[in-house]
Amino acid sequence: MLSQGKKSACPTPRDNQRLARRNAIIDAAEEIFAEKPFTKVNMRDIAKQAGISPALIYRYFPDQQHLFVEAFLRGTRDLIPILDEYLHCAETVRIEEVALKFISYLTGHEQYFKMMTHFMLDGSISEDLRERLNDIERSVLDQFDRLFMKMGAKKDVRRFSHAFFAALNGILITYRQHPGKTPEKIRKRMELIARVIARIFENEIRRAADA
Amino acid sequence: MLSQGKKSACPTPRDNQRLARRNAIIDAAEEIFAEKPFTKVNMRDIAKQAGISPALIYRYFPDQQHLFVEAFLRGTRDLIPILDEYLHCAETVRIEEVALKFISYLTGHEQYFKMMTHFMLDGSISEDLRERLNDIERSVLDQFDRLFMKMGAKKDVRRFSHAFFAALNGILITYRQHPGKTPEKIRKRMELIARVIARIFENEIRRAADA
DNA sequence: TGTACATCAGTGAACGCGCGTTCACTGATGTAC
DNA sequence: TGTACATCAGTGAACGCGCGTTCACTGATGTAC
Repeated sequence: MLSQGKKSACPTPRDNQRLARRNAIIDAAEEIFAEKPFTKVNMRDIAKQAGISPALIYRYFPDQQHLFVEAFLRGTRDLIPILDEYLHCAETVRIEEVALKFISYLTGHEQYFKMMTHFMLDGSISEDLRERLNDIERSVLDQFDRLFMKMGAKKDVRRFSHAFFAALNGILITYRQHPGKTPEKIRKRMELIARVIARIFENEIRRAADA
Repeated sequence: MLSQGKKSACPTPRDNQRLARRNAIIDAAEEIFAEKPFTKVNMRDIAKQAGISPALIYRYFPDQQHLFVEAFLRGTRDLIPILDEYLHCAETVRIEEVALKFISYLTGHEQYFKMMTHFMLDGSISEDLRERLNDIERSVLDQFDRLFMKMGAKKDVRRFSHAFFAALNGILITYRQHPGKTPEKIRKRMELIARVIARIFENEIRRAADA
C-alpha cells in the first residue's frame, strides 16, 4: 500500500501524507458512526466529514467493508491497554472492575459497539477480515483469562472467559433501546446488570479456587 | 382491519380469507428470513414466496416494519408455552434446562433470532411497536422469575432474570459467526457456554437460598 | 539546474442497482332495491 | 330473482430515492537524464 514504487524501508513525506489522510478518513468514519445509526452510515457522509470527495476513499481502502473493519480495529485497540493496565497494576483484581471498564468503554464509544454488533451479525465478511476481527476478540479473552487466573481459577479458565464475554456483550445489546431514557440512565442500568453478572462470576471463581 | 364495513362480531368468509392470507404472508416472511441474512430480506422475495404481488402485502400491513414485528411476535409466542410447560410440570426445575430450551429455540428458529437482534439494535422503531416488543420480553423475563423463585430465590429476582436474559442473548450473538463450522457445531458450542452460565447462576441462587 | 515524462492525489458527475412503496387498473364479490 | 352499483382483492409496472462504486479528467509532485 505504501511506497508502492520502491522498496525503501524509510517512509517518504508522501507516505506520511498518505498515512495521515488514511487516519483522517478513519476519524471521519468514526464521527459518522458516533452520530448516526449503523444503517444510515454511508460513504458520502464520511467523505464530507473528512472534507474530501467520496472517490478518494477508494484510493485508501478497497471497499466499505475494509474501511469499517479498519476503523473498528483501530478503535478497539485502545480497550486492551485499559484492561491490561488494571490487571497489571491493581493489588487485588475484581471482576466487577473489569466488567465496568468493558461496559463503559463500549457505551462511551458507541461507534465501536455499533461496528462490533454489525460484524457479529453480518455473515458476509471476507475471511481475512474475519480473522483480524477474531484476533481482537482473542486479545480481550486473553485479558479475561488473566483476570480469572489472578483470582485463583485453575481450570476451565477460557470457558469462563467466553461466558463472561458473551454475557457482557448481551448486556450491551439487550438493554440498548429504552425509549424515553437518557443515555446516562441506560448506562446506569447496564452497569447494574453488569454488577450482577460480575458478582456471580466472582463468587463462582472464588468458590472454585477455595475448593 | 377486519370487517371494515360493519361492526358485526362474527367474522364473514371474507374476513377469514383475509386472515388466512395475512398469515400466509407472515409464513412467507419467515421462510425468507430463515434462508437469507437480514439485510438481504426484501418485500419482493416475500411476495414471491407467498405467490402474490408485492403490492398486495401493503393491503395487509401498513409497511415493512409492521410486517416484521408481526412475524416476530407470532413466532416468539411459541417460546413462552415451552418454558411455561417445563416450569409447571417439572418436579425440580433446573436453570440449565431453561437455558438450553431458550438457546435451542432461537438457534432452531434463526428467523426469530435475526428479527430480535434487528429490533434490539435498530433505534428507529415506532413507539407502539416497541411497546409490543417489550411485552414479549417481559413475558420471557416473567418465566425466568418463576424459575428463580421456584429455586428459592427471595430477593433481586427480576435482576437475576435481566442478567440471565442478557447473558443468553449474548451467547447467541457472540458465537454466531464461525467460518468453517457447521450449524450443528456452532449450536454445540453455544450450548456449552450456556451450561457454564447456567451453572454459575444455579450455584448463586442456591447459595443465596440457603443463606 | 532544467526539462520531459510518469506517477499519483484528488475531483464531480455519473453508472447501475436494489429496494420500499405507490399508481392506475382489472375483475370478482357482496349489497341494496 | 335480477340488476345496478359499490367495495374490495389483486396485479404489473413504475416512481423515486439512496447508495457503493467507477469514470474521465485535472493538477501537483517526484524522477530520470
